[in-house]
Amino acid sequence: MPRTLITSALPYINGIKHLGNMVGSQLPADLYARYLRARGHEVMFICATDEHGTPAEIAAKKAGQPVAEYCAAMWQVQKDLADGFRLSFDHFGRSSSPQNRRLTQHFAGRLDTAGLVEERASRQVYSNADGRFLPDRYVEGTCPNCGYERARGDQCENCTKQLDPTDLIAPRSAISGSTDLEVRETKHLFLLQSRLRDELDAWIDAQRGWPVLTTSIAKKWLHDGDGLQDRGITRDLDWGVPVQKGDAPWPGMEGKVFYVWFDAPIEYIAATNEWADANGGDWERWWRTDRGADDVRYVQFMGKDNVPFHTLSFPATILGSGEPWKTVDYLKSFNYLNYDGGQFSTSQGRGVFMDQALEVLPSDYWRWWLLSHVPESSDTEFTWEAFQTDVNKDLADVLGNFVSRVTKFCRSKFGEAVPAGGEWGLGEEALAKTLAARLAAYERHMDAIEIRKSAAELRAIWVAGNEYLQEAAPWATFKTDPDKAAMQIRLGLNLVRLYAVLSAPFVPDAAATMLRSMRVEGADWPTDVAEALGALPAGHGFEVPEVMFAKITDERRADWAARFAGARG
RNA sequence: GGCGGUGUAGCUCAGUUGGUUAGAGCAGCGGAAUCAUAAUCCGCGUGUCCGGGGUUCAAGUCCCUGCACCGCCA
Repeated sequence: MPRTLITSALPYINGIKHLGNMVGSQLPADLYARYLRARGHEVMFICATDEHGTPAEIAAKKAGQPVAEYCAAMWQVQKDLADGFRLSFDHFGRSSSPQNRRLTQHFAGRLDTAGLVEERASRQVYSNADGRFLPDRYVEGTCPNCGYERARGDQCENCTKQLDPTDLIAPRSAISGSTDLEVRETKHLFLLQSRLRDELDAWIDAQRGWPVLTTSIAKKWLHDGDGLQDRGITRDLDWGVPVQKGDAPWPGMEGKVFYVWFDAPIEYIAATNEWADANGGDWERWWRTDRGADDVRYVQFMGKDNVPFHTLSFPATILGSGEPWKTVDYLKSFNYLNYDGGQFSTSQGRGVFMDQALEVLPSDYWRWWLLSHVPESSDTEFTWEAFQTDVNKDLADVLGNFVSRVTKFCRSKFGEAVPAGGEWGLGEEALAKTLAARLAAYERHMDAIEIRKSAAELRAIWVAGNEYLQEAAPWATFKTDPDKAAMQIRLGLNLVRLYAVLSAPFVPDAAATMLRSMRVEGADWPTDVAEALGALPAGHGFEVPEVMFAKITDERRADWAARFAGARG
């Protein structure tokens, strides 16, 4: 059985993610995971919350909670939303887990042993009032270049000049506003990525068929300017993985933690470990090529902003360890989803957030629209008008109405059981042939993770059913040849079953409704279309389902457009 | 400022290694049908492929350049 490991980029813990975050990682990853499971693959689908770092500490402070408590609560919120969107993770972990702590410390120890870690002294701003070192971007002050009063310590966003926190005039803490700051000397560990450049370069070159977006970003970072830079992997914070060399203490690094970007990707591995601990499975057969993972295909999903970390930093950690860890085989990256002419923005509360989306509509509406418009090759625009017309057309009119017209016609003419009589003619053979060709194309696109094309093909499969019905016209046939009408509608009911199976990766709830109404459990992916269209035999009972997709009215659309136009309320 | 991306029908987007009359869905117009959530099906697109140069027998597709928009700059 083919085995596929799938990871989605980790959502950060400090709040509820918006649709733009989800569409570039978790949602397409889920689509692929569901599809492969349906095709009989053994799948391990992993996601987790990314919990460490200063933004989490600040969010917790704002919420008036200890950071560990805040993260635990937010993890539950994100877990519930993931469930709401039917994201079928095998495990949704936490980067603050003991498993991740152990593995992060392990990797750091291995990297040190390999001579890839170096201690360097640096001068950083310390806030007495906050009792902590301040990351560069959390120091604010007046820009020495343009006089802008709210310049950040890493850069002035007014004149875009790159800054050092010590350049700022009248610096203050962005956390507390305190001006009681001083510069202190502190020591940090650096990962000597520059020494791994050739190895990483060769590794990237060895990858076949990766999207241009992915490799071009990686190559740029490897070769531009001074090339790949060494990277600080520790911070002076309380919240994080304590710096240790494996199980042993790290002299001189007491009280420091690893940088969030060092431990976050390791959580992919650790989350699988969490899964094993919770379910009694073996996680190493997914991750260690010396322990059974050599036949695993590993696919990652992420937004384009995450690509450098997954093509360079994380591989540097893994390759540098000198141990036989599984590296990514295919990296699917996405562009951005824009919202009504601008960006989705977490900080400004602009756009639709996961909780709000589920408040107004069932998850299938969102899954279908977002996946069929996923920003694969360029940024994509979300507008309420497009969302309304697309969803009404595709889900309500094409798919939902198909189920409705078939089941209701049958109920009124033959009763609520698959009718007997009649035999296939040319029209039915032609339909089977068309569907077989479309199914092959659908599978080809899904295998290649070409999501928009897959969605278009699935839609064409739905349309083929309506075309057939229009041509066969059982309502007319019924008057002259009831047996033939019975055969036609028997085929229609079987199409409903087939559509449920094929549509499940995109719209799992609707698929479940369709199967339930056809009184079918656990239908297999079709290998032969003609055969699949005879799966429901004459006499098999069914029910007419409730309207599967209510249409979005102009009033509701206008209401939502207004509600989500400004800041999150 | 540097780097990267994008610019194709009213809208959202496809257009493999350059190759016949540039495509899809939606919207729009016309028609058929009436089983169905007034839902379906059929037919209809001469669009300076952002502008300007260039390479080539041949460019939306490669090169140079200009413009516009977007993003990133650890």
